[in-house]
Amino acid sequence: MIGADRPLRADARRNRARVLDVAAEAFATEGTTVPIDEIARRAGLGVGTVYRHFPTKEALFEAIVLDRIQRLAGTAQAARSDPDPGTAFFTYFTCLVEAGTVNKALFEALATAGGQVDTTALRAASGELLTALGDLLGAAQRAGAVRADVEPGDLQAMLAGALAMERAGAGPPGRMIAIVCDGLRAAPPH
Amino acid sequence: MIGADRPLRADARRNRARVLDVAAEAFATEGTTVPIDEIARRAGLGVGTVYRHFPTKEALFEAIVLDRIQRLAGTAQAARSDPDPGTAFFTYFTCLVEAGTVNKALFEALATAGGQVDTTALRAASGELLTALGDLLGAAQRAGAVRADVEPGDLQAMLAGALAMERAGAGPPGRMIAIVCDGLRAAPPH
Amino acid sequence: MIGADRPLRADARRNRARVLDVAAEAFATEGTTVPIDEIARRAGLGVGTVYRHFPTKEALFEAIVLDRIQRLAGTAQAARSDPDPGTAFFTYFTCLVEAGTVNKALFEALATAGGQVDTTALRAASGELLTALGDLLGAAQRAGAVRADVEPGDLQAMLAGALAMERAGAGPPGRMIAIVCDGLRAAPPH
Amino acid sequence: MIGADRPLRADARRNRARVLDVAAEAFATEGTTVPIDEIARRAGLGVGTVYRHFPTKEALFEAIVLDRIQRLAGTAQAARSDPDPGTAFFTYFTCLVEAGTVNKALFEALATAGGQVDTTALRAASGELLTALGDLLGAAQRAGAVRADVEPGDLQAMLAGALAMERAGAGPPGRMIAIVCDGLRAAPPH
DNA sequence: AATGAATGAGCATTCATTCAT
DNA sequence: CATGAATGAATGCTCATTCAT
Repeated sequence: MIGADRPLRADARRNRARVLDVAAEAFATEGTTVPIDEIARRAGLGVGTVYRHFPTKEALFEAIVLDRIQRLAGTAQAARSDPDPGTAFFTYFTCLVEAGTVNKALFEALATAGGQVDTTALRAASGELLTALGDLLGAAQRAGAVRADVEPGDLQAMLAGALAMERAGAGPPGRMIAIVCDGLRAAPPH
Repeated sequence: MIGADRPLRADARRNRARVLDVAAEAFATEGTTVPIDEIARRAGLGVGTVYRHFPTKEALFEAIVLDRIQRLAGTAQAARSDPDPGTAFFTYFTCLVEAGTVNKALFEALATAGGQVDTTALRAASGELLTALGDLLGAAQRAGAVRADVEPGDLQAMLAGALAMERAGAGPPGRMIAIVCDGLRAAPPH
Repeated sequence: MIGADRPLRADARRNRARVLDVAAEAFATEGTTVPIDEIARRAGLGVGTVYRHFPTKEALFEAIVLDRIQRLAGTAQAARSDPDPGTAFFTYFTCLVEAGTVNKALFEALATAGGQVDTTALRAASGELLTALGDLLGAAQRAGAVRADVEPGDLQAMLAGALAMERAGAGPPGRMIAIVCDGLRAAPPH
Repeated sequence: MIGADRPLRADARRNRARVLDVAAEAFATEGTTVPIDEIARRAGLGVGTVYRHFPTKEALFEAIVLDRIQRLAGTAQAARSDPDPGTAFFTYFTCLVEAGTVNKALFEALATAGGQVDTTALRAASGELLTALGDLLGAAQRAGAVRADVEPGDLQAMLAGALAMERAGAGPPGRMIAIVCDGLRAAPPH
């Protein structure tokens, strides 16, 4: 057996990256209906090349979203280091929303519990991300910075909502998120 | 031009209604990807009949959403009659969100600022609806029931966000909306 | 429920027949690799029309072969009426081979036990045909006109062989079949 | 022109042999639809290497079949040495059929008079083979072991038929061939 | 000489829309 | 008016073949 994932040749890596870029842009802007032929054309490549790198349109989409999600999961570390649990949670929450705002593909993946494309890898990655956010939530709640009646299972919905608001909103980025955050801070009804 | 909207023959009216019903159900459940042929089949009609009433798939979608939105705009009257401006606003807001939650087509139209389908008529109708909501907002703000830094132009985004939350959320209907409402009640930061 | 298979409109029936004709010819001559687009083109129709009548390339092929096989099964009746069991069997056998000779699609279906396309309907039809032939074989054997060591299960192979011979052979039709028939008449080795 | 067939480098010869082996196996088992990429993969080589040795898929197929046919032509010598002309002919005939039975590629080439692939070299080789068989036929006929109305030109068809029978037949190898042979022995009709 | 990345024509199939019956 | 047959552009994907590394 030869090394299963031998590093790609220089030009191949370039092309692969090109496809990812173009596709991310296309999916982000126009949704997943953009034809693969079109993506290939914009990347200046033949269709076959796209399919060499991603065996399926679905696989291409997954690769893009996976990449974004994994980068986001990484930034959870930074947030965790904040001494104030409330700040840590709200910072990370805001960060996730803003990331989703600029990327329609990511948006779809985050917002819809298993949107069009729903693979094991994708579920795993967003699960990881939500777990990290859930941990921050717990700490913030114990510190009294977030109302107690919010559950970790609500987080995806909160994300989806904040994302949708930002996306639909007109003002400066963060304005709508702030309102959601205030809602999370509010004392629960008694 | 012959009388533009001469009253339809009885059977034609019945068919038109049948198409609207079936299509609303189909779009609400499965999104706009359902083929027209399928809608015709479910309605027990030929495709041609569908096209006689709606010249385009887009037009059919628009007609459906327009109808729902107009009905919703009507319910604003009821809300306005509530003596407490705060209750009036939150009741209507919640009502709109819940309507969108059960209807994928409406959701698309409300949530996405000019989603897939964006026509003059549609914009007019949702404008009307948002104006009504905006009026309630103003009254509620003057009564101190809603924070002052929210603008009428934010309402569509708030709706979209609350819709997305409810849709993605697991708990009993209204749970997520409540958090958004609490956010709207919160005192603005100083 | 409206009559499930209401008779087709005149032009539709014409088109359907046209497709069957063209496709039979094409499959017979060039094998099943002929593109559907090409079949449509030769029939002077759009691809969509072909697909309206036959939901799949496979289905089109099946329809053709099924038709031929069913016609052949019908001719078994004629053969059965021959007073001499030997003549009856050899006549029918020859008839089957000759039918297959002129039709590559039929050839494939008869010759290969479940060739490229192998559906229930197809298996049923050729099973029927082989049963009829098997009955004639039994009678012929009891009358001493066919050697005893041939079994009904051999018939498909015999057909396939005779078909291949005729197809590859140069002389007048029937020459090669005669040799196979003589082999079937021959006394088994002792 | 540089020496047309300069001896290949040792590793090149090894690779060429590997491709031939793998392709023969693949074509024999799965027919000619196996992709070249797949053959390269199974041989542990790059596609380019396959194409270096065989400029075309067709050429690869031809090379394989040519090889088998030439080997078979060689075995004619052995058959010729049999003192009884009848035995010699039937032995060789049977031998050819059995060879074709186990090899789908060879089968295609032998059974179909100029099947998918039909080149000069191929025609030459199978011509040689048929000539050898034809000689044995003549001797057998002169010795009265084979009916007189069979012509050398029928041999390919006889081969094709016997092959098809064996391939479609269920029983032990040789059973169907025997019937064809009996047919060849039978006295011609008068 | 070997490799495998790139190419792009080709194919089965779907679906919005038009039009003859 | 209603029907559903016909149309054909569009789409995801495959695979023989070429060519840069």
